[in-house]
Amino acid sequence: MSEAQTLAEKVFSELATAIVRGELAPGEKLSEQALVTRYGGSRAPIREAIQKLEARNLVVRVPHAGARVVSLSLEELRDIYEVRLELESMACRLAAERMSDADISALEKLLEEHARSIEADQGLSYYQKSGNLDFHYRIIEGSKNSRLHQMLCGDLYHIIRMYRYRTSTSSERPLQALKEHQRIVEAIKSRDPQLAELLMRRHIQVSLTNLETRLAHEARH
Amino acid sequence: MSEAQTLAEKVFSELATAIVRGELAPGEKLSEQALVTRYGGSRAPIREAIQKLEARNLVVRVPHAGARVVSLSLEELRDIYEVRLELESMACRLAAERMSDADISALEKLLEEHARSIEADQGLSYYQKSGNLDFHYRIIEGSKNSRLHQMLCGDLYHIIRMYRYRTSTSSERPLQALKEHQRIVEAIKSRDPQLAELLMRRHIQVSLTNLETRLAHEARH
DNA sequence: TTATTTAGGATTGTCGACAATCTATGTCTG
DNA sequence: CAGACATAGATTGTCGACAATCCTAAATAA
Repeated sequence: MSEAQTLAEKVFSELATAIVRGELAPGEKLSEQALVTRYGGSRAPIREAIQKLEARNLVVRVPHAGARVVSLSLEELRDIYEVRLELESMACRLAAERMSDADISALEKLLEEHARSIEADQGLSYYQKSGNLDFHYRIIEGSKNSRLHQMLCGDLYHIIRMYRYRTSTSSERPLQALKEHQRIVEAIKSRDPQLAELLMRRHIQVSLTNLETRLAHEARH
Repeated sequence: MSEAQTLAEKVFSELATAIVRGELAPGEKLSEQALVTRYGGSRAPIREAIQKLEARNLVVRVPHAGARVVSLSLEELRDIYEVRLELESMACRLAAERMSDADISALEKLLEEHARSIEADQGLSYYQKSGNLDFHYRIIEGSKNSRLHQMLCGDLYHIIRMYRYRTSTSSERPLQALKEHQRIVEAIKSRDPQLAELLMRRHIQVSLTNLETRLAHEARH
C-alpha cells in the first residue's frame, strides 16, 4: 500500500489504515469538510476516497446524509467469518493442487522462521505478521485464483483485521496455530487437496468459535 | 434497480445495464466527456457513477488514463466461475439449515410454475428469469447470510450475466435443469445440508464445464 | 409537558473552469 | 528505415462556488 499516484488514493490509503487501526471508531461520521481541513486538497478527491472506502465496505454512505465508518452487527460479523471460512478452505484446496514446488519450499522456510520467532519472544509476535509474510496470504496466493485473492485480500481482509484485535488469543494459541500451519503445509506438499482443505477449515473454525463465544458474551452487556 | 435518489446513481444504473446487455463492448473506453453529452449533467456525477462501476468490477480504471469496460481473460472468467461454484454450493447448504418451512413451500411453488412455463414454450424462457423470480436467487436468500448474498448478487452476478449469453444452452438443458432444481429442493425440504450442497455443486459444475469447453474452443481462434 | 411545525444552519450533490498528465502524431537522428 | 524525442491535442485530476437536501433546534399548539 504505497504508490499513491493521486491525492484521492493517498487520502484513501490513510483513511483505510486509520479505520483498520481503530483510530476512527465504528459508526463515526466522516465529514467531508473536516477531512478537507485535515488532509488538505479540496472536496473532490476526498469524496473519491470516501467512495473507494465504500467500495471496500469500510464505510457506509447514504445519499444526502454522508458517510460513516462501518459498524457491524454481531450477525454481519458472523456472516463475514462464515464466508471467509469457506473461501480460505477453498483456497487451501486449490493451493494443494496448483502451488509450485518452489512455492511450497518457500512456505516451509516461512514456517521455520515463524518457529524461531516464537522461540524468541514467546509467540507474542506470530499473529502480527501481515502482507506477504502472512501464512494465510501465501496460501491464498497459492490458489492461483485472482478473484479469490481479490475477495479475501481486498474486501474481507481489512474488515477482519479491523475486528481481530478483539479476539485476544490465549497465550498458548500461537504455538498451537503454528503446529496447525505445519500440518497444512504437509498436506499441501503431499498434494492432498481434500486433507489440506479439511485442516484449514478446522484451523479457521477455531477463530470462528472463539469469535462466537466472545460475541455471545458481549451480547449480555 | 429503480430508486435513483441522485443523478450519479441514475447514470450508474443505466451504464450497468448497458454493460451487462453488451451494448458497451468489453474493453470499450468510457470517456467522461462523451458520457456527459449523452446522459447530461456535469462530470462530477459521471465520475462518481464510473467509480461505482469500478467497485462492482464492471469497469477498470487506471489513473490519468480513464476507464474501460472490463474485459476478462479466459483465466479470470474461469476464476470467477470457480468462486461462484463454491459460494453457491455453500449457500445451498446453509439454505437447507436455515430456510423456513414457508420459504421452502414458496420455492416449491416457484418450481411448479417453472414446469408449466416449460410446458408452454418448450423451455425457451426458463433461463431468462431474473431477480426475485430466479431459483438461484431464492437459494442465496435462503442462506440468511447477508455478506454471501452481497457477494453473489452484487459483485459476481452482473459479471456472470454479462458473459452468460455466450453459453448457449442446448435445447434439452432447461428441462434437465428443472429436474436438478427439483432434487435440490427435495434435499432442502428434508433438511439434508450435505446432499443439498452436493447437488447444487454438480448443477453448477455443468455450467462450468460448458464454459470451459467453450473457452477452449474459442482459444483456438 | 409533549408533539408538531418551521425556520435556520450545516452538509451533501452538482456545476463549470483550471492544472496536471497521458496519448498520438510528426520530426529528427543514427 | 527504425527508433528516440518533442510538440500538440485531448483527457483526467483538482479546485472553488452554487444549488438541493437533510438535521437541528427553537417556537407554537394541543
